[in-house]
Amino acid sequence: MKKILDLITKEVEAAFEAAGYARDLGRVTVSNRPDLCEYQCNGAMAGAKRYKKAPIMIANDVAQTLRENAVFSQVDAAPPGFLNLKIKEGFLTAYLKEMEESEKFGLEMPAQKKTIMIDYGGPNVAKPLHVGHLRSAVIGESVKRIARYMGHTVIGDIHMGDWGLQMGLIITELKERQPQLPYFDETYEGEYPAEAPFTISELEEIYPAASARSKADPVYKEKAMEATYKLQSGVRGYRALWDHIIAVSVADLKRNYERLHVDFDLWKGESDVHDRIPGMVEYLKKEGYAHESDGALVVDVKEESDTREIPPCMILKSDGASLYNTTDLATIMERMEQIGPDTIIYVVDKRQELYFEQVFRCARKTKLVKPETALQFLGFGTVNGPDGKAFKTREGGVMRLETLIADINERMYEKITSGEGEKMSPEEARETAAQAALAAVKYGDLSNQASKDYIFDIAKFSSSEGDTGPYILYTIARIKSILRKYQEQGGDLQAAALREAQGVSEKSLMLELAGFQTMVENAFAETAPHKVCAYIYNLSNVFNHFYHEQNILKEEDAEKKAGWIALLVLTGKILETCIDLLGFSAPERM
RNA sequence: GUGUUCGUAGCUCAGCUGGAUAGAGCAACGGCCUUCUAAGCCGUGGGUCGGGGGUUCGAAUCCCUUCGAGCACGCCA
Repeated sequence: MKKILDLITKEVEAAFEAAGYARDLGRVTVSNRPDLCEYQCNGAMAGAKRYKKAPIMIANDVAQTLRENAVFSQVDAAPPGFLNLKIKEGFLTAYLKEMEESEKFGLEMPAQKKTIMIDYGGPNVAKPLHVGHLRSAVIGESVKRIARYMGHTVIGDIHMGDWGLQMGLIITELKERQPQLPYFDETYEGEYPAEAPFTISELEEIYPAASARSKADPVYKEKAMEATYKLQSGVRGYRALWDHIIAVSVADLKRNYERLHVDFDLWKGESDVHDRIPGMVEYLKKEGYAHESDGALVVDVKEESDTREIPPCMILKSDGASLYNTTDLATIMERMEQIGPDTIIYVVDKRQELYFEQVFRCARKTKLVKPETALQFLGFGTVNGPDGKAFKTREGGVMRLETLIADINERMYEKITSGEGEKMSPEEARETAAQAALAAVKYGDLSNQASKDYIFDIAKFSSSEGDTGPYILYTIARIKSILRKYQEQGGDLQAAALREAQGVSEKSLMLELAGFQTMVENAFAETAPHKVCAYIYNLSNVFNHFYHEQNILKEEDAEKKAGWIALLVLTGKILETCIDLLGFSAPERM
């Protein structure tokens, strides 16, 4: 179905035309002066120059025609030339009824269904997840859900960092510590053990230790690079060890992401395209795209319109080894071949913007992608602690994501069990705490614009006051509670029908609900989950205001009561749909 | 140095394809529970939208300039 703004715009455009002006002046927006009107049109001012006429005169002409229109209950022309509009309650109710009956509240599905891939710029294996990883997971998950809701096909690929120098570092460190392992014995020809020679915790300790050593000790670093090379060239023992590292890491990652309600369709990594690299390099050379520069193989990607120096995209290092660029390009190649996406969105740290600009240009120039394939960089900002600096533990170390989530869980659990809220069993309290904690974290992250740095403030996020996840959940729980009681009293939710709004707050709620489709479309078009947050926060506020104005269950007029119940049902459904788009869910009560 | 992002209330942030009196939340202060969940609601105070210039009927929003902060700039990812 059409968006309500489009319907109103159509009426106003017709009025402009009828009054002798151009249709394109009739664009209507939601009012920025709710005290004066519900919708507004600024076209008269834009048309003043065109018609050499005072804007207020144009506005008056249009208002004249518009007053005879069945859609509006009030039309004012206000100086210098605003058209202030209020719509009829009946029109609004009819619109909401249609939304109610339509699939996805009347959201229009795209004429051209797109295939969109999301690259989460994956975590490195053998490294614990920390708050930095939260962003890519949480934002990517929401972007994925929004795009799917819009009717597109979305494929998410975690795209782990499983092939670079870090693997060589781990292997080197293992060799130092346990040189007797068969993996390091080049003469060994038997089967390697099925059991990994380390646990995830050991692995997580080994990597930073190795990384630190390699920075301090050039000889050690040399060994690590050699190990990387050996791994990449397929030395049997090294590959077996690598398999262990991956298996142990992936098991741990899956456990962590599951807890965050984040899932990936593909668990690919840099290693998956290893076999493609020689062919791709050959292609780039043969077609004359790549050339040698300071011993390395590069593709020039600078363009004349550049205002800055764009360094060439490096394909191979001077020692012939591949690097991040190489695997990213090969991955693009593989995706185009196997999936053929219309768009690939990279949800990665914004500091990598220049790097991805190079990769994108290179992919285009070398025709690894079709000209119409969109490569989108969705860079996110840094997560900082309350002091405004990078998020750390009290001791100054890196805060593990697991620990962080557990802390917030505990906080929410205490709130539930100590508060005056609904009494519930310890099991339900745990479950509710987990839902609230997830809402707190995800909403806290997503309500900020992705591209900006933000301050991770546990106290703020887990509070139910203000613009937070728990506040939204509380509002939903409140609605559910009323609906439950209505049914206990013998009311039938199905039979409840929307009625025309009687009061201001009721109408505000209805107007807000009517804006759902516009919001979803914008959030998708701008890959901006924070728009969903802003919408539900506003919707919750409007609802709570309405809630406090009258007692719904005590209403004596049964039809009026049923009308309100129907409004609650719709509000609840839309709120739940929205939080699902954000990647969390609401408890029955809290 | 070059480029880039940003600078909005004490704090954390919206608003930025130009529109009316710049909005929220937190914090501060004051109200509202024998009534559907007070994890709520209502109200008060708080701003030269970093500074300056320009374009425009109209600028937080667009352009220029300046100050300040972050980030990135070929063999890391």
